[in-house]
Amino acid sequence: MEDYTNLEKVRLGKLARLRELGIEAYPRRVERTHAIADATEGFLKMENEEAPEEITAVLAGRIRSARLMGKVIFAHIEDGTGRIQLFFRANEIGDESMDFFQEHFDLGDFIQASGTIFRTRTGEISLWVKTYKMLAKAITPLPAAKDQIVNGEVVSHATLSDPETRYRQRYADLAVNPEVRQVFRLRAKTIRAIQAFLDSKGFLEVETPILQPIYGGAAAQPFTTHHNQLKQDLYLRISFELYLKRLLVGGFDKVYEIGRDFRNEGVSFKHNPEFTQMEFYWAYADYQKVMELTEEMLAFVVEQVLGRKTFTYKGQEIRLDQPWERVELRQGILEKTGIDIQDHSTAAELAEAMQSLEMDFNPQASRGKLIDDLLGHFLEPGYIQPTFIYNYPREISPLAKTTPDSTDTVERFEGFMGGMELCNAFTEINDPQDQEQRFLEMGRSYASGEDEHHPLDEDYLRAMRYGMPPNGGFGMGIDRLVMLLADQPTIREVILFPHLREGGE
RNA sequence: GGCCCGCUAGCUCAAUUGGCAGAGCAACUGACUCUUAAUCAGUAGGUUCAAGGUUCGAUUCCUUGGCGGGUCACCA
Repeated sequence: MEDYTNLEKVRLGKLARLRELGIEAYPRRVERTHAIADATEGFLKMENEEAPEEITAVLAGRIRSARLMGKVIFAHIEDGTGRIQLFFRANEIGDESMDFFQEHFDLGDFIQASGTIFRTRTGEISLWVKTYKMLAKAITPLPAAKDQIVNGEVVSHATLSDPETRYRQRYADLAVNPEVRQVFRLRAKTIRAIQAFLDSKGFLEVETPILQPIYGGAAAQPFTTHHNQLKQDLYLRISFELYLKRLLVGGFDKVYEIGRDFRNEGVSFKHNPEFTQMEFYWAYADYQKVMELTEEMLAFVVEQVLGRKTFTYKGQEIRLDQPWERVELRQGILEKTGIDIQDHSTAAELAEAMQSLEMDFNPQASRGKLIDDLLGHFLEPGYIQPTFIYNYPREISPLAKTTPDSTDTVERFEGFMGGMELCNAFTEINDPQDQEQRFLEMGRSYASGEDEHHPLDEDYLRAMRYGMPPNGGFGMGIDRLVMLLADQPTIREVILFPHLREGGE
Protein backbone atom coordinates (compact mmCIF):
# COMPACT_ATOMS: atom_id res chain seq x y z
CA MET A 1 0.00 0.00 0.00
CA GLU A 2 1.34 3.37 -0.87
CA ASP A 3 2.22 5.95 1.71
CA TYR A 4 -0.35 8.58 2.49
CA THR A 5 0.53 12.25 2.54
CA ASN A 6 -0.13 14.31 5.62
CA LEU A 7 -3.19 15.82 3.99
CA GLU A 8 -4.51 12.34 3.27
CA LYS A 9 -3.85 11.21 6.84
CA VAL A 10 -5.99 14.08 8.11
CA ARG A 11 -8.86 12.96 5.93
CA LEU A 12 -8.42 9.32 6.87
CA GLY A 13 -8.76 10.50 10.47
CA LYS A 14 -12.08 12.16 9.64
CA LEU A 15 -13.22 9.00 7.89
CA ALA A 16 -12.31 6.93 10.95
CA ARG A 17 -14.30 9.27 13.21
CA LEU A 18 -17.33 8.96 10.94
CA ARG A 19 -17.10 5.20 11.26
CA GLU A 20 -16.79 5.42 15.04
CA LEU A 21 -20.04 7.37 14.99
CA GLY A 22 -21.59 4.58 12.94
CA ILE A 23 -22.01 6.81 9.90
CA GLU A 24 -21.61 5.24 6.48
CA ALA A 25 -19.17 7.35 4.49
CA TYR A 26 -19.94 5.54 1.24
CA PRO A 27 -23.68 4.81 1.32
CA ARG A 28 -25.30 2.65 -1.35
CA ARG A 29 -28.36 4.75 -1.98
CA VAL A 30 -28.87 8.37 -2.95
CA GLU A 31 -32.19 10.19 -2.59
CA ARG A 32 -31.49 12.86 -5.18
CA THR A 33 -34.59 14.49 -6.70
CA HIS A 34 -32.99 16.93 -9.16
CA ALA A 35 -29.86 17.32 -11.18
CA ILE A 36 -28.38 20.70 -10.31
CA ALA A 37 -29.17 22.20 -13.70
CA ASP A 38 -32.78 21.01 -13.46
CA ALA A 39 -33.22 22.47 -10.01
CA THR A 40 -31.81 25.82 -11.15
CA GLU A 41 -33.95 25.84 -14.26
CA GLY A 42 -37.06 24.96 -12.27
CA PHE A 43 -36.36 27.77 -9.86
CA LEU A 44 -35.94 30.32 -12.67
CA LYS A 45 -39.28 29.26 -14.17
CA MET A 46 -41.04 29.35 -10.83
CA GLU A 47 -39.65 32.82 -10.02
CA ASN A 48 -41.46 34.33 -12.97
CA GLU A 49 -44.80 32.90 -12.06
CA GLU A 50 -47.57 34.95 -10.48
CA ALA A 51 -47.81 32.87 -7.33
CA PRO A 52 -44.40 31.27 -6.91
CA GLU A 53 -44.28 28.10 -4.89
CA GLU A 54 -41.29 26.98 -2.93
CA ILE A 55 -39.13 24.36 -4.64
CA THR A 56 -37.90 21.59 -2.39
CA ALA A 57 -35.03 19.56 -3.72
CA VAL A 58 -32.51 16.93 -2.75
CA LEU A 59 -29.27 17.62 -4.60
CA ALA A 60 -26.05 15.67 -4.77
CA GLY A 61 -22.58 16.58 -5.91
CA ARG A 62 -18.96 17.15 -5.14
CA ILE A 63 -17.97 19.95 -2.77
CA ARG A 64 -15.80 22.37 -4.73
CA SER A 65 -15.59 25.27 -2.29
CA ALA A 66 -16.59 25.99 1.27
CA ARG A 67 -16.69 29.21 3.28
CA LEU A 68 -17.09 28.42 6.94
CA MET A 69 -18.24 31.46 8.85
CA GLY A 70 -19.12 30.05 12.22
CA LYS A 71 -22.91 30.25 12.36
CA VAL A 72 -23.31 30.18 8.59
CA ILE A 73 -21.65 28.17 5.82
CA PHE A 74 -21.53 28.68 2.08
CA ALA A 75 -20.34 25.89 -0.17
CA HIS A 76 -20.51 25.12 -3.86
CA ILE A 77 -21.28 21.66 -5.09
CA GLU A 78 -20.99 20.37 -8.61
CA ASP A 79 -22.57 17.51 -10.48
CA GLY A 80 -22.37 16.58 -14.15
CA THR A 81 -24.91 19.26 -15.05
CA GLY A 82 -23.65 22.25 -13.15
CA ARG A 83 -22.87 23.95 -9.91
CA ILE A 84 -24.94 25.43 -7.12
CA GLN A 85 -24.30 27.08 -3.79
CA LEU A 86 -25.35 25.45 -0.54
CA PHE A 87 -26.32 27.67 2.37
CA PHE A 88 -26.26 26.31 5.93
CA ARG A 89 -27.37 28.36 8.90
CA ALA A 90 -27.23 27.42 12.56
CA ASN A 91 -30.73 28.79 13.14
CA GLU A 92 -32.23 26.08 10.95
CA ILE A 93 -30.00 23.07 11.40
CA GLY A 94 -28.56 23.71 14.87
CA ASP A 95 -25.00 24.13 16.13
CA GLU A 96 -24.34 20.42 16.28
CA SER A 97 -25.13 19.95 12.62
CA MET A 98 -23.00 22.98 11.71
CA ASP A 99 -20.05 21.57 13.64
CA PHE A 100 -20.53 18.16 12.09
CA PHE A 101 -20.06 19.60 8.63
CA GLN A 102 -17.02 21.63 9.64
CA GLU A 103 -15.36 18.68 11.29
CA HIS A 104 -16.00 15.91 8.78
CA PHE A 105 -16.45 17.39 5.31
CA ASP A 106 -13.69 18.46 2.95
CA LEU A 107 -13.37 19.84 -0.52
CA GLY A 108 -13.81 16.98 -2.97
CA ASP A 109 -16.26 14.99 -0.84
CA PHE A 110 -19.60 14.06 -2.37
CA ILE A 111 -22.54 15.31 -0.38
CA GLN A 112 -26.30 15.03 -0.54
CA ALA A 113 -28.25 18.04 0.68
CA SER A 114 -31.95 18.68 0.86
CA GLY A 115 -33.72 21.97 1.32
CA THR A 116 -35.37 24.73 -0.66
CA ILE A 117 -34.07 26.75 -3.54
CA PHE A 118 -33.76 30.49 -2.95
CA ARG A 119 -31.71 33.50 -3.85
CA THR A 120 -29.15 34.94 -1.45
CA ARG A 121 -29.00 38.66 -0.81
CA THR A 122 -26.39 38.95 -3.51
CA GLY A 123 -28.74 37.20 -5.92
CA GLU A 124 -27.12 33.80 -6.26
CA ILE A 125 -29.44 30.83 -6.64
CA SER A 126 -28.67 28.53 -3.71
CA LEU A 127 -30.02 25.60 -1.74
CA TRP A 128 -31.04 26.45 1.80
CA VAL A 129 -29.94 23.24 3.46
CA LYS A 130 -32.22 21.49 5.95
CA THR A 131 -30.46 18.12 6.07
CA TYR A 132 -27.37 16.69 4.48
CA LYS A 133 -25.30 13.53 4.43
CA MET A 134 -21.99 12.19 3.18
CA LEU A 135 -22.14 10.32 -0.13
CA ALA A 136 -18.45 9.63 -0.61
CA LYS A 137 -15.48 10.76 1.43
CA ALA A 138 -12.49 11.86 -0.65
CA ILE A 139 -9.13 10.85 0.80
CA THR A 140 -6.88 12.65 -1.65
CA PRO A 141 -7.42 16.38 -2.07
CA LEU A 142 -8.14 17.55 -5.60
CA PRO A 143 -5.13 19.32 -7.05
CA ALA A 144 -6.71 22.69 -7.76
CA ALA A 145 -9.11 23.88 -5.20
CA LYS A 146 -9.68 27.52 -5.99
CA ASP A 147 -11.91 28.93 -8.61
CA GLN A 148 -14.54 31.54 -9.02
CA ILE A 149 -17.55 32.02 -11.23
CA VAL A 150 -17.55 35.32 -13.06
CA ASN A 151 -20.46 35.94 -15.41
CA GLY A 152 -21.19 32.24 -15.53
CA GLU A 153 -17.64 31.38 -16.52
CA VAL A 154 -15.43 29.44 -14.18
CA VAL A 155 -12.22 31.32 -13.50
CA SER A 156 -9.52 29.16 -11.93
CA HIS A 157 -7.10 30.82 -9.60
CA ALA A 158 -5.11 27.76 -8.80
CA THR A 159 -5.11 25.12 -11.44
CA LEU A 160 -3.69 21.76 -12.31
CA SER A 161 -1.47 22.52 -15.26
CA ASP A 162 1.41 20.05 -15.27
CA PRO A 163 0.77 18.08 -18.48
CA GLU A 164 2.16 14.85 -17.14
CA THR A 165 -0.14 14.82 -14.12
CA ARG A 166 -3.03 15.93 -16.27
CA TYR A 167 -2.63 13.04 -18.70
CA ARG A 168 -1.64 10.36 -16.20
CA GLN A 169 -4.41 11.33 -13.79
CA ARG A 170 -7.00 12.44 -16.31
CA TYR A 171 -9.70 11.88 -13.69
CA ALA A 172 -8.20 14.65 -11.58
CA ASP A 173 -7.74 16.85 -14.64
CA LEU A 174 -11.38 16.41 -15.61
CA ALA A 175 -12.57 16.90 -12.06
CA VAL A 176 -10.96 20.31 -11.70
CA ASN A 177 -10.74 21.64 -15.26
CA PRO A 178 -14.20 22.07 -16.72
CA GLU A 179 -12.83 23.23 -20.06
CA VAL A 180 -11.24 19.79 -20.46
CA ARG A 181 -14.61 18.14 -19.97
CA GLN A 182 -15.91 20.49 -22.64
CA VAL A 183 -13.38 19.20 -25.17
CA PHE A 184 -14.62 15.66 -24.74
CA ARG A 185 -18.26 16.69 -24.99
CA LEU A 186 -17.33 18.35 -28.25
CA ARG A 187 -15.58 15.20 -29.35
CA ALA A 188 -18.66 13.08 -28.73
CA LYS A 189 -20.77 15.61 -30.59
CA THR A 190 -18.40 15.51 -33.54
CA ILE A 191 -18.68 11.76 -33.85
CA ARG A 192 -22.47 11.93 -33.56
CA ALA A 193 -22.56 14.55 -36.31
CA ILE A 194 -20.47 12.42 -38.64
CA GLN A 195 -22.75 9.46 -38.02
CA ALA A 196 -25.85 11.58 -38.56
CA PHE A 197 -24.48 12.87 -41.85
CA LEU A 198 -23.45 9.51 -43.24
CA ASP A 199 -26.62 7.82 -42.01
CA SER A 200 -28.67 10.48 -43.80
CA LYS A 201 -26.79 9.68 -47.00
CA GLY A 202 -27.67 6.01 -46.73
CA PHE A 203 -24.36 4.73 -45.37
CA LEU A 204 -24.42 1.72 -43.08
CA GLU A 205 -22.25 1.80 -39.97
CA VAL A 206 -20.40 -1.48 -39.51
CA GLU A 207 -17.72 -3.01 -37.33
CA THR A 208 -14.81 -5.03 -38.69
CA PRO A 209 -12.04 -6.96 -36.95
CA ILE A 210 -9.47 -5.18 -34.85
CA LEU A 211 -7.50 -8.41 -34.40
CA GLN A 212 -6.39 -9.36 -37.87
CA PRO A 213 -4.32 -12.25 -39.18
CA ILE A 214 -2.93 -9.96 -41.90
CA TYR A 215 -2.70 -6.20 -41.59
CA GLY A 216 -3.02 -3.81 -44.49
CA GLY A 217 -4.62 -0.77 -46.03
CA ALA A 218 -1.94 1.64 -44.89
CA ALA A 219 1.80 1.95 -44.60
CA ALA A 220 2.50 1.50 -40.96
CA GLN A 221 4.15 -0.81 -38.48
CA PRO A 222 1.57 -2.90 -36.63
CA PHE A 223 1.34 -4.03 -33.03
CA THR A 224 1.47 -7.80 -32.81
CA THR A 225 -0.27 -10.07 -30.39
CA HIS A 226 -1.00 -13.74 -30.00
CA HIS A 227 -4.01 -15.95 -29.50
CA ASN A 228 -2.93 -18.62 -27.04
CA GLN A 229 -5.58 -21.23 -27.68
CA LEU A 230 -5.36 -20.97 -31.45
CA LYS A 231 -1.58 -20.62 -31.34
CA GLN A 232 -1.96 -17.82 -33.86
CA ASP A 233 -0.15 -14.53 -34.21
CA LEU A 234 -2.44 -11.59 -34.78
CA TYR A 235 -2.05 -7.92 -35.62
CA LEU A 236 -3.95 -4.94 -34.32
CA ARG A 237 -5.37 -3.26 -37.39
CA ILE A 238 -3.61 -0.31 -38.98
CA SER A 239 -6.66 0.56 -41.10
CA PHE A 240 -10.16 -0.71 -41.86
CA GLU A 241 -9.85 -0.43 -45.60
CA LEU A 242 -9.54 -4.00 -46.82
CA TYR A 243 -12.37 -5.29 -44.65
CA LEU A 244 -14.74 -2.48 -45.57
CA LYS A 245 -14.17 -3.03 -49.27
CA ARG A 246 -14.92 -6.74 -48.84
CA LEU A 247 -18.37 -5.52 -47.79
CA LEU A 248 -18.84 -3.80 -51.15
CA VAL A 249 -18.26 -7.20 -52.74
CA GLY A 250 -20.93 -8.49 -50.38
CA GLY A 251 -23.51 -6.07 -51.68
CA PHE A 252 -23.44 -3.18 -49.22
CA ASP A 253 -23.07 -0.09 -51.41
CA LYS A 254 -22.25 2.43 -48.74
CA VAL A 255 -20.48 1.47 -45.54
CA TYR A 256 -18.51 3.30 -42.89
CA GLU A 257 -16.75 2.55 -39.67
CA ILE A 258 -15.58 4.73 -36.83
CA GLY A 259 -13.06 3.04 -34.62
CA ARG A 260 -9.56 2.63 -33.34
CA ASP A 261 -6.47 2.08 -35.44
CA PHE A 262 -3.12 1.10 -33.97
CA ARG A 263 0.24 2.09 -35.41
CA ASN A 264 3.51 1.10 -33.88
CA GLU A 265 5.34 4.29 -34.71
CA GLY A 266 6.58 7.56 -33.36
CA VAL A 267 4.51 9.64 -30.97
CA SER A 268 4.08 13.35 -31.62
CA PHE A 269 1.64 16.22 -31.20
CA LYS A 270 -0.41 14.72 -34.02
CA HIS A 271 0.35 11.02 -33.55
CA ASN A 272 -0.87 8.69 -30.81
CA PRO A 273 -0.23 4.93 -31.06
CA GLU A 274 -3.96 4.32 -31.00
CA PHE A 275 -6.18 6.82 -32.70
CA THR A 276 -9.69 7.08 -34.01
CA GLN A 277 -10.35 6.87 -37.69
CA MET A 278 -13.42 7.14 -39.86
CA GLU A 279 -13.42 5.40 -43.20
CA PHE A 280 -16.23 5.11 -45.70
CA TYR A 281 -16.53 3.28 -49.02
CA TRP A 282 -19.04 4.31 -51.62
CA ALA A 283 -19.94 2.07 -54.55
CA TYR A 284 -20.44 3.69 -57.97
CA ALA A 285 -18.57 6.80 -56.88
CA ASP A 286 -15.10 8.08 -57.71
CA TYR A 287 -12.70 10.45 -55.99
CA GLN A 288 -14.38 13.51 -57.47
CA LYS A 289 -17.68 12.56 -55.90
CA VAL A 290 -15.93 11.76 -52.65
CA MET A 291 -14.34 15.20 -52.71
CA GLU A 292 -17.75 16.82 -53.02
CA LEU A 293 -19.18 14.68 -50.25
CA THR A 294 -16.23 15.58 -48.03
CA GLU A 295 -16.93 19.28 -48.45
CA GLU A 296 -20.56 18.78 -47.60
CA MET A 297 -19.83 16.50 -44.66
CA LEU A 298 -17.31 18.79 -42.97
CA ALA A 299 -19.50 21.85 -43.42
CA PHE A 300 -22.34 19.90 -41.83
CA VAL A 301 -20.24 18.58 -38.95
CA VAL A 302 -18.71 21.94 -38.13
CA GLU A 303 -22.11 23.58 -38.10
CA GLN A 304 -23.65 20.83 -35.98
CA VAL A 305 -20.87 20.98 -33.44
CA LEU A 306 -20.13 24.70 -33.29
CA GLY A 307 -23.34 26.22 -34.59
CA ARG A 308 -21.57 28.01 -37.45
CA LYS A 309 -19.47 27.15 -40.46
CA THR A 310 -16.31 28.95 -39.44
CA PHE A 311 -14.01 28.45 -36.50
CA THR A 312 -10.69 29.62 -35.14
CA TYR A 313 -7.67 27.35 -34.96
CA LYS A 314 -4.39 28.67 -33.54
CA GLY A 315 -5.64 32.19 -34.03
CA GLN A 316 -6.67 31.77 -37.66
CA GLU A 317 -10.20 31.70 -38.96
CA ILE A 318 -10.99 28.59 -40.95
CA ARG A 319 -13.95 28.79 -43.27
CA LEU A 320 -16.13 25.86 -44.22
CA ASP A 321 -18.81 28.03 -45.79
CA GLN A 322 -17.22 28.00 -49.23
CA PRO A 323 -15.75 25.39 -51.60
CA TRP A 324 -12.35 24.03 -50.70
CA GLU A 325 -9.27 25.09 -52.58
CA ARG A 326 -8.33 22.43 -55.16
CA VAL A 327 -4.68 22.09 -56.09
CA GLU A 328 -3.21 19.42 -58.30
CA LEU A 329 -0.18 18.03 -56.52
CA ARG A 330 2.09 18.60 -59.52
CA GLN A 331 0.98 22.24 -59.80
CA GLY A 332 1.29 22.84 -56.09
CA ILE A 333 4.84 21.58 -56.01
CA LEU A 334 5.72 23.54 -59.12
CA GLU A 335 4.42 26.75 -57.56
CA LYS A 336 6.14 26.30 -54.22
CA THR A 337 9.47 24.85 -55.37
CA GLY A 338 9.83 25.55 -59.07
CA ILE A 339 10.20 21.83 -59.67
CA ASP A 340 7.90 20.18 -62.20
CA ILE A 341 7.83 16.56 -61.07
CA GLN A 342 6.69 15.61 -64.57
CA ASP A 343 10.15 16.60 -65.83
CA HIS A 344 11.84 14.16 -63.45
CA SER A 345 10.59 10.68 -64.12
CA THR A 346 13.07 8.82 -61.91
CA ALA A 347 13.91 9.13 -58.24
CA ALA A 348 17.52 9.97 -59.06
CA GLU A 349 16.56 12.84 -61.35
CA LEU A 350 14.09 14.23 -58.87
CA ALA A 351 16.58 13.96 -56.00
CA GLU A 352 19.09 15.81 -58.15
CA ALA A 353 16.59 18.62 -58.76
CA MET A 354 15.81 18.77 -55.05
CA GLN A 355 19.42 19.40 -54.09
CA SER A 356 18.89 23.13 -54.49
CA LEU A 357 15.99 23.18 -52.01
CA GLU A 358 16.36 23.94 -48.34
CA MET A 359 15.19 20.61 -47.07
CA ASP A 360 16.67 17.39 -45.79
CA PHE A 361 15.68 14.20 -47.51
CA ASN A 362 16.87 10.68 -48.03
CA PRO A 363 18.49 10.62 -51.48
CA GLN A 364 17.83 6.88 -51.65
CA ALA A 365 14.07 7.32 -51.31
CA SER A 366 11.69 6.38 -54.10
CA ARG A 367 10.30 9.02 -56.42
CA GLY A 368 6.90 8.77 -54.80
CA LYS A 369 8.38 9.20 -51.37
CA LEU A 370 10.34 12.26 -52.49
CA ILE A 371 7.18 13.80 -53.90
CA ASP A 372 5.42 13.10 -50.62
CA ASP A 373 8.33 14.75 -48.79
CA LEU A 374 7.97 17.85 -50.94
CA LEU A 375 4.27 17.94 -50.15
CA GLY A 376 4.84 17.56 -46.43
CA HIS A 377 7.61 20.12 -46.28
CA PHE A 378 6.57 22.89 -48.66
CA LEU A 379 2.82 22.60 -49.06
CA GLU A 380 1.13 21.06 -46.01
CA PRO A 381 1.99 23.74 -43.40
CA GLY A 382 0.58 26.45 -45.67
CA TYR A 383 -2.85 24.93 -46.15
CA ILE A 384 -4.71 26.66 -43.35
CA GLN A 385 -7.98 26.97 -45.26
CA PRO A 386 -9.57 23.70 -46.37
CA THR A 387 -7.62 22.45 -49.36
CA PHE A 388 -7.69 19.35 -51.52
CA ILE A 389 -4.46 18.19 -53.07
CA TYR A 390 -5.16 15.66 -55.79
CA ASN A 391 -3.45 13.26 -58.20
CA TYR A 392 -0.73 11.44 -56.30
CA PRO A 393 2.21 9.25 -57.31
CA ARG A 394 1.16 5.70 -58.06
CA GLU A 395 3.96 4.11 -56.10
CA ILE A 396 2.85 5.50 -52.74
CA SER A 397 -0.80 4.62 -53.40
CA PRO A 398 -1.09 0.88 -53.96
CA LEU A 399 -4.86 0.77 -53.58
CA ALA A 400 -5.75 3.66 -55.88
CA LYS A 401 -6.62 3.59 -59.59
CA THR A 402 -4.45 5.47 -62.04
CA THR A 403 -5.80 8.52 -63.84
CA PRO A 404 -6.99 7.79 -67.40
CA ASP A 405 -4.10 9.59 -69.06
CA SER A 406 -1.23 8.45 -66.88
CA THR A 407 0.51 5.31 -65.69
CA ASP A 408 2.27 6.85 -62.69
CA THR A 409 -0.41 9.13 -61.25
CA VAL A 410 -3.45 7.93 -59.33
CA GLU A 411 -6.88 9.32 -58.58
CA ARG A 412 -6.22 10.21 -54.99
CA PHE A 413 -6.65 13.31 -52.86
CA GLU A 414 -5.77 14.41 -49.40
CA GLY A 415 -7.65 17.11 -47.49
CA PHE A 416 -5.74 19.68 -45.42
CA MET A 417 -6.86 22.19 -42.84
CA GLY A 418 -5.04 24.24 -40.25
CA GLY A 419 -1.74 23.13 -41.80
CA MET A 420 -2.49 19.48 -41.08
CA GLU A 421 -3.41 16.49 -43.16
CA LEU A 422 -6.96 15.58 -42.21
CA CYS A 423 -8.17 13.01 -44.70
CA ASN A 424 -7.14 10.79 -47.57
CA ALA A 425 -9.25 9.32 -50.34
CA PHE A 426 -9.11 7.68 -53.72
CA THR A 427 -10.85 5.98 -56.55
CA GLU A 428 -10.33 2.44 -55.34
CA ILE A 429 -8.84 -0.30 -57.45
CA ASN A 430 -11.47 -2.95 -58.24
CA ASP A 431 -9.51 -4.88 -60.85
CA PRO A 432 -8.15 -7.92 -59.00
CA GLN A 433 -5.25 -8.41 -61.36
CA ASP A 434 -4.24 -4.75 -61.17
CA GLN A 435 -4.47 -4.99 -57.37
CA GLU A 436 -2.38 -8.13 -57.21
CA GLN A 437 0.24 -6.48 -59.39
CA ARG A 438 0.35 -3.49 -57.04
CA PHE A 439 0.70 -5.71 -53.99
CA LEU A 440 3.58 -7.53 -55.64
CA GLU A 441 5.30 -4.25 -56.48
CA MET A 442 4.92 -3.12 -52.87
CA GLY A 443 6.23 -6.45 -51.70
CA ARG A 444 9.34 -5.97 -53.80
CA SER A 445 10.01 -2.46 -52.56
CA TYR A 446 9.56 -3.62 -48.98
CA ALA A 447 11.82 -6.59 -49.55
CA SER A 448 14.52 -4.18 -50.64
CA GLY A 449 14.15 -2.43 -47.30
CA GLU A 450 15.23 -4.83 -44.61
CA ASP A 451 12.97 -5.03 -41.61
CA GLU A 452 9.64 -4.67 -43.28
CA HIS A 453 7.63 -7.07 -45.35
CA HIS A 454 4.08 -6.32 -46.28
CA PRO A 455 1.96 -9.46 -46.18
CA LEU A 456 -0.11 -10.09 -49.28
CA ASP A 457 -3.77 -10.42 -48.44
CA GLU A 458 -4.86 -13.32 -50.65
CA ASP A 459 -8.35 -13.37 -49.23
CA TYR A 460 -8.84 -9.74 -50.18
CA LEU A 461 -7.87 -10.55 -53.77
CA ARG A 462 -10.25 -13.51 -53.74
CA ALA A 463 -13.05 -11.22 -52.63
CA MET A 464 -12.27 -8.80 -55.45
CA ARG A 465 -12.32 -11.62 -58.01
CA TYR A 466 -15.99 -12.15 -57.20
CA GLY A 467 -16.52 -8.67 -58.58
CA MET A 468 -16.25 -5.37 -56.72
CA PRO A 469 -18.22 -2.34 -57.88
CA PRO A 470 -16.26 0.76 -58.82
CA ASN A 471 -16.01 2.85 -55.67
CA GLY A 472 -14.51 5.77 -53.90
CA GLY A 473 -13.01 5.39 -50.44
CA PHE A 474 -12.23 7.89 -47.73
CA GLY A 475 -10.39 7.99 -44.41
CA MET A 476 -10.17 10.76 -41.83
CA GLY A 477 -8.46 11.13 -38.48
CA ILE A 478 -11.15 11.96 -35.95
CA ASP A 479 -8.66 13.11 -33.35
CA ARG A 480 -7.24 15.67 -35.71
CA LEU A 481 -10.68 16.93 -36.62
CA VAL A 482 -11.43 17.36 -32.93
CA MET A 483 -8.11 19.18 -32.46
CA LEU A 484 -9.27 21.64 -35.10
CA LEU A 485 -12.80 22.10 -33.76
CA ALA A 486 -11.70 22.39 -30.14
CA ASP A 487 -8.70 24.55 -31.04
CA GLN A 488 -6.29 22.24 -29.26
CA PRO A 489 -2.60 22.23 -30.15
CA THR A 490 -1.89 18.54 -29.50
CA ILE A 491 -3.62 15.23 -30.00
CA ARG A 492 -3.13 14.47 -26.30
CA GLU A 493 -5.68 17.12 -25.46
CA VAL A 494 -8.39 15.34 -27.42
CA ILE A 495 -7.66 11.77 -26.29
CA LEU A 496 -8.87 11.01 -22.77
CA PHE A 497 -5.99 8.74 -21.86
CA PRO A 498 -3.15 9.47 -24.27
CA HIS A 499 -0.27 7.05 -24.37
CA LEU A 500 2.59 7.90 -22.02
CA ARG A 501 5.72 5.99 -21.20
CA GLU A 502 5.39 3.72 -18.21
CA GLY A 503 6.60 4.87 -14.81
CA GLY A 504 7.35 8.45 -14.03
CA GLU A 505 5.81 8.74 -10.59
C1' G B 1 16.52 7.83 -31.93
C1' G B 2 19.24 13.27 -32.13
C1' C B 3 19.17 18.19 -30.00
C1' C B 4 17.08 21.87 -26.47
C1' C B 5 14.26 22.83 -21.94
C1' G B 6 12.02 21.25 -17.37
C1' C B 7 11.33 18.20 -12.61
C1' U B 8 11.54 22.21 -5.33
C1' A B 9 5.39 21.35 0.09
C1' G B 10 -1.09 18.38 -2.01
C1' C B 11 -1.42 22.50 -6.35
C1' U B 12 0.98 26.92 -8.76
C1' C B 13 5.68 28.87 -8.36
C1' A B 14 10.32 31.59 -5.84
C1' A B 15 15.32 30.85 -3.88
C1' U B 16 21.27 36.34 -5.38
C1' U B 17 28.00 34.30 -7.16
C1' G B 18 27.60 27.50 -4.53
C1' G B 19 26.13 29.77 1.87
C1' C B 20 20.15 28.36 7.31
C1' A B 21 14.75 25.91 1.20
C1' G B 22 10.36 30.30 0.85
C1' A B 23 5.35 32.47 -0.80
C1' G B 24 0.09 32.10 -2.27
C1' C B 25 -3.74 28.58 -2.23
C1' A B 26 -4.97 23.76 0.22
C1' A B 27 -4.39 21.58 5.52
C1' C B 28 -4.61 22.29 11.07
C1' U B 29 -6.24 25.64 15.71
C1' G B 30 -9.28 29.85 16.86
C1' A B 31 -12.78 34.26 15.67
C1' C B 32 -16.86 35.47 12.52
C1' U B 33 -25.18 34.61 11.02
C1' C B 34 -25.56 36.44 3.26
C1' U B 35 -20.25 34.73 1.69
C1' U B 36 -18.30 33.68 -3.07
C1' A B 37 -10.33 33.53 -4.82
C1' A B 38 -14.65 35.21 2.11
C1' U B 39 -11.79 37.82 5.86
C1' C B 40 -8.62 38.07 10.34
C1' A B 41 -4.96 35.77 14.01
C1' G B 42 -1.87 31.65 14.72
C1' U B 43 0.36 26.48 13.60
C1' A B 44 2.34 22.72 10.88
C1' G B 45 4.00 20.94 6.26
C1' G B 46 10.36 19.17 2.25
C1' U B 47 14.51 12.30 0.46
C1' U B 48 14.60 19.91 -3.90
C1' C B 49 13.12 13.19 -9.64
C1' A B 50 17.16 9.14 -8.54
C1' A B 51 22.23 7.54 -8.06
C1' G B 52 27.15 9.05 -8.11
C1' G B 53 30.96 13.04 -8.28
C1' U B 54 33.40 18.06 -7.21
C1' U B 55 33.31 21.16 -2.68
C1' C B 56 34.19 23.09 4.12
C1' G B 57 29.21 23.45 2.09
C1' A B 58 25.04 21.55 -3.78
C1' U B 59 18.04 23.14 -5.26
C1' U B 60 22.33 25.61 -7.72
C1' C B 61 28.26 22.87 -10.81
C1' C B 62 29.65 17.86 -13.36
C1' U B 63 28.31 12.54 -14.92
C1' U B 64 24.73 8.75 -15.58
C1' G B 65 19.75 7.30 -15.42
C1' G B 66 14.11 8.17 -15.08
C1' C B 67 9.84 10.93 -16.56
C1' G B 68 7.65 15.06 -19.11
C1' G B 69 7.54 19.16 -22.76
C1' G B 70 9.35 21.22 -27.40
C1' U B 71 11.78 20.27 -31.94
C1' C B 72 14.01 17.33 -35.81
C1' A B 73 14.07 12.44 -37.86
C1' C B 74 10.78 8.27 -38.72
C1' C B 75 5.56 7.41 -40.16
C1' A B 76 4.10 4.42 -49.07
